[in-house]
Amino acid sequence: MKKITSQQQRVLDCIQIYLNKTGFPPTRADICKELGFKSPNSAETHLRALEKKGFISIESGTSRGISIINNDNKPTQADNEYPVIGLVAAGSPTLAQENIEQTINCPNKFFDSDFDYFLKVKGLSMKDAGIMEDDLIAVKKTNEVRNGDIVIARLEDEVTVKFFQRKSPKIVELEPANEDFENIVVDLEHQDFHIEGKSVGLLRKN
Amino acid sequence: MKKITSQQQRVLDCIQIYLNKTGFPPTRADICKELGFKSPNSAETHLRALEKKGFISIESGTSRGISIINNDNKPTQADNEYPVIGLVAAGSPTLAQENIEQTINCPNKFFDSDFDYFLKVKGLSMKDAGIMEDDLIAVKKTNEVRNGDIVIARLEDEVTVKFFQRKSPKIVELEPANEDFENIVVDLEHQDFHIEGKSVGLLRKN
DNA sequence: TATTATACTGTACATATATTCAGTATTTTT
DNA sequence: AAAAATACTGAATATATGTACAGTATAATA
Repeated sequence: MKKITSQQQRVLDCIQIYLNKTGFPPTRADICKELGFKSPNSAETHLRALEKKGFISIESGTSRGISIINNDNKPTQADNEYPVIGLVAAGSPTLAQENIEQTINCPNKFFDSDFDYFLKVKGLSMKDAGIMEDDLIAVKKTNEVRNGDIVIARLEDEVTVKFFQRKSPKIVELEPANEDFENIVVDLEHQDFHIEGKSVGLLRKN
Repeated sequence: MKKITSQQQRVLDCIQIYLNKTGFPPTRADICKELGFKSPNSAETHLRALEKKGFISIESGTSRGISIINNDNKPTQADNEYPVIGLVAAGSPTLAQENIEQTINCPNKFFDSDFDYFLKVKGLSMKDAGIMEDDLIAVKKTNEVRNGDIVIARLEDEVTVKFFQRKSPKIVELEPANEDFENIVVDLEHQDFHIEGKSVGLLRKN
């Protein structure tokens, strides 16, 4: 499979979008309309290029005779139902409380890393990191976190989402992304602290 | 849904088989060839009956404009490959350029509304709305937008993501969510302006 | 440097295709 | 018993569509 150019990719995506929407492939004219070309031959040459490179097949003399060649040796692309867990007070931590609000059907390999559940964010302590109220954070349960990771941490009875920063063998800092909030300094020797997991992605529904 | 006759079922199956085999729907002539009819009108009348009963939809005047209507309340949870489209310069608009990076397998009903593609965000003009660089916005292609919607708009040659605000019949304002950026006032009479679509969700991969 | 690939506009045309009209016949519904 | 739906054949036609041809221009490659 040779490499695709950006314009050819636009055409390929246009075909996919058209298929998703209508259930049948576009004509040359349809592609032109979608992508702003003024000659059907613009679409034609791109289609020929895509065919030559093996991305699509074209049935000669056939209207809308385009089909996208899926080289998916997909390992069944498994979906799963992932629970959504509510988080109370990501800002000034008060009482921790977990409850499953719903489940979301999502491909297992949706994010770059696998994950275990969605966490629904309350508060705006991470707003400068683009994490807003009611956003869903994809959480991978793990202890292995690095400085700068966005972690889901439990301190005493409070669960919170913050940047992780290890300051010394005994001191960890949880840093918000909002100037209205203060860093939380954790003394590992004298406080009950636990890393629940880390964020591997985020989902927002408008 | 009215009941289907055996011949109509044969036609419906023929369409599905043809789709599976070729990737696009059959013509009237194709159906005749498959089922042994000798007049394209045989297929035509069956198609009209199937449409009337709600099994298929037919796009008038469109070649191969047949799509099978899936009334699956079934747990089939169809996935699709959605393209990811790159957006250059969401902030201070300079040169518009689109290029595709990948496709993402995602359930069709992942967000509250259906959508057409993912847009990869460049720049930070919407950061206070929690939209960060390289975030993927789920875009539904539509012209029907309301004040306050996050829209993907093209102004002259520049594509940008902003809040939509109609000020008057002839004036639209595109509002960023970042105090470092200015509102963009659009004169619909003298500027080439087009709503590509609106955001229905967001996806971030850490 | 020459050649090929990419990326278009624009025109033209043969044919692929939807669709209508005119019939015939049987079955189902009202 | 009448009307409507089903199930076809056959012919005709407007148009939807693929596709070739003639250009122009730039970037990539040999």
